[in-house]
Amino acid sequence: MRQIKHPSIEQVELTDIMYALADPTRLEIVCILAKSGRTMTCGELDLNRPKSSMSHHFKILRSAGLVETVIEGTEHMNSLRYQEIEGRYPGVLHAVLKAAITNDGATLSSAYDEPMSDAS
Amino acid sequence: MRQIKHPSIEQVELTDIMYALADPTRLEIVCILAKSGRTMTCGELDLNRPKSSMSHHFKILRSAGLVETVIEGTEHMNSLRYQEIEGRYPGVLHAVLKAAITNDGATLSSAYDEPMSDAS
DNA sequence: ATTGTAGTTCTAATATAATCGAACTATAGA
DNA sequence: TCTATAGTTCGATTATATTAGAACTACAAT
Repeated sequence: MRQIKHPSIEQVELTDIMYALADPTRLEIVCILAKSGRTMTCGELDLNRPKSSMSHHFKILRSAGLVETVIEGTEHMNSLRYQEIEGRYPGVLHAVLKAAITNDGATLSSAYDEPMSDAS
Repeated sequence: MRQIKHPSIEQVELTDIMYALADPTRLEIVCILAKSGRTMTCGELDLNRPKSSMSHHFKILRSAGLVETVIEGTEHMNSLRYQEIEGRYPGVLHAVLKAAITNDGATLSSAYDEPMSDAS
């Protein structure tokens, strides 16, 4: 296997995103990525769970279009598909990240701190 | 039973909201309330499903703090707890409603079209 | 009192998800 | 080629959700 397959952003349903973010472990993964503002390997995100469980959660995050994984050597580099998700569902991911991260007292990486302008 | 018990807004976790909105039926209920901008009975929201199923979904929407139900006579009047949710998790519900409703080609009630100012 | 209506609760069936050990795959390095 | 590392896949277990019929509750109106 060369690279992992991801859904196109058009294929991602809003309920897929909600579902992926409804699990505390997955929300935490996404928050860690959002706080760090960079790509991270699965191993770096040590949530004290077995590799198979982490892999399972990453799979769901990928299928929800939230995370992109690029294989580099033996490592899998994970990043948020922030701009794409914001383009498709403006403000959703931004607000959720902000709420989750504010809630735990940390701050969002400046890389993900640009909400889409809200044309109400 | 006189009135239905609801969680206080402080008791509502972000993942509860995500979970409630991850189900297409529940997202649709919330969208219909958001489009109408008024309270509605369960019966008015005819999604062509048995009463017991609708009741189940309303129970989850209530426990997630998204919907408030007030008994009036034999009817249960349901409304979105929009301002409260926005106060606790600014922008989240607004963005989700907007994304879901824009997606289906309709428009949000002006009652729910006020995003919280985003103090990035 | 009886009937109708709105919605809930009970119950059981079925489906979907989470968890995690063990086996596997792919790459890197010696 | 052997070994180590990173992560995935498989398989089984357990937990949680969805669905919906049937019985029930609360209220209103006759």
